[in-house]
Amino acid sequence: MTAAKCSYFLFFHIFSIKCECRKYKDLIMRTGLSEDLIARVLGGLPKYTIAELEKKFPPRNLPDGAMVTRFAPSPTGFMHIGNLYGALIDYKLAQQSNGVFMLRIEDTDTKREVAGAVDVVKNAMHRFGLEYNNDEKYGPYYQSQRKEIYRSVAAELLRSGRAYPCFLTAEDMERIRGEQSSAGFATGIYGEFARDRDIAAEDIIRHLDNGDVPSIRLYSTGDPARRIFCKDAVRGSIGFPENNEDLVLIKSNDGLPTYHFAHLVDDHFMRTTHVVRGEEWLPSLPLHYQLFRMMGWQPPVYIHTATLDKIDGDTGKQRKMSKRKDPECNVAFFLNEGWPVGAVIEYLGNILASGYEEAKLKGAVKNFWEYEMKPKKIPMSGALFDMKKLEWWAKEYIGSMAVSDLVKSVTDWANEYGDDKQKMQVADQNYLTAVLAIERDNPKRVRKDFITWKQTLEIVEFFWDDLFVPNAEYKYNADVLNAFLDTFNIADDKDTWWNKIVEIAQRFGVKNGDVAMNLRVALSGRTNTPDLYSIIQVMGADRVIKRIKAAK
RNA sequence: GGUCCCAUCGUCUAGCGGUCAGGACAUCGGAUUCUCAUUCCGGUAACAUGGGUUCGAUUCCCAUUGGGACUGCCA
Repeated sequence: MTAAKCSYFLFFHIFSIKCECRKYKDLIMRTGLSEDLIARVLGGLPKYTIAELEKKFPPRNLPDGAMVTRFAPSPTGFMHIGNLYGALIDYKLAQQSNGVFMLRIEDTDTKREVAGAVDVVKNAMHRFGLEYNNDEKYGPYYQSQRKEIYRSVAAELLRSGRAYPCFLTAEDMERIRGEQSSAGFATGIYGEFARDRDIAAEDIIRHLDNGDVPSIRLYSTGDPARRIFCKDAVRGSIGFPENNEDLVLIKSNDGLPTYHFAHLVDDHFMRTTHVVRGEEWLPSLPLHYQLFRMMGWQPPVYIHTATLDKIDGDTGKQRKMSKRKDPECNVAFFLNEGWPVGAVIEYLGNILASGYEEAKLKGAVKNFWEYEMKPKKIPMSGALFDMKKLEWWAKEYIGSMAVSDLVKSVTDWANEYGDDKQKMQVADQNYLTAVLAIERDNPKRVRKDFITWKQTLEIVEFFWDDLFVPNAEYKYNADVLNAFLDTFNIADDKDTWWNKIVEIAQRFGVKNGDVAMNLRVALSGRTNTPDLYSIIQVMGADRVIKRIKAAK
């Protein structure tokens, strides 16, 4: 406003420019509150001075280049795949730089609290191998337990006139918003709309005596006519108009900080070096810079990640993955369906570090944990979450597993998430091992039809008599089946066995493949299966004979 | 409405003034002593548009278009 006025008077009153500017300068800070008033406004005495906090949470003693990152979810009871994506970046950055990765619970929204929500987060992180290291020296890590810290910083702002108590009610603000939008102004509490911006001590006391509880607002000295340049590690410098909104720092309803204030205080005193967050935070970057500058603190390096999208089935358009519409955006979905967590990590790693795929294909690294990602290479445009490519990573991942590990993974999944049928399949570990070992002896030619633990058990169901579904459609050649039974010997080696097939084919004037197909369908009920000889060996003579007899 | 971000094959991307625009997934063919799957070989397929800057733009700048985010005492 001031700058606009300045230019308005430019031609005529050089003098008034000076006046305006002085007036502006006078507005830079309001009069600070007395200690008594601060205690009343904040509902208690501040416990620490800034200097004490600096001492309590000193800069970390870490090697050069070590990154301190944090995953800071709000406990909604739902972990989005996008959260996992961000947490993976946090974890990886800390891990590869010998830094520290923290988990901080942003539970400042008391209205949205969900029981057991933190366990959902912790469990997911543990499952996906994102172990955090919450050094208690820098705690507590629940924002709801950091009230004293926020209050102490808020007190300092109140003392120096950089913040003020605001007694605007919800109705007041609704009215203001209405007036602003009908008048075509930007909505929000700023400038002349910030009624209590320059509230006098006696008015504060009057409100307090009346039982009114204030929120604490920033006394913004930003001028939208000026620009502030902020840095994002991948996007570079971004210019914004300065913020002039008197944002809420401490909420009146519960005395807890808003995200903005908590971010300032926590990431400073936890000594976070790199803040990784979704790009929805980009618009508040100038505010955060303003906050850090006001305190004289060094802002962290910011990395704003793009969203994980999908194509909407109805509209055909690309959009962010939605909690409501897309079950596959819930991390729990991958666990329930038995996706190999390692494969999900590989896939996400492939998205967030495009060089990884090539490095892995070249054999330079074994898995994502070994790959050194570059923060600057994190993609800034939204990526479509591609289930097909995830499947490919999963097939590759399972294909490279030792049979014993595969059996264990499938068994663990079935016992935790499976139904009775699936639990039965994993009961006999020897049989399961034999089934899953088929066509896995040659590392270069491993079958790659296993994608998830669940689907793995499904495609081998026919090995269990209780789950075997005979094929009623197929027209068997009874002569062929009889001939097979006549010469069948489970002890035959593969060549001997095959020679018998060829002999039968010649005898009945059919193709080798026809004989094989008759056996395949009789044994499995399916027309597509792995190697027949292996199936017969795993099933055993009794079961083979029984099924063939039943088929013809 | 205002502010900001983004834009290379269908998808994820490499590229950082001069390349036949490379790779991966998907897809389509062919080969691989029984189907399927593997494996191998090969093919189709992209710089959103218009202006500049330059000897020369996918690359730099500006518009346009398209997509997205924010504009809460939610994060």
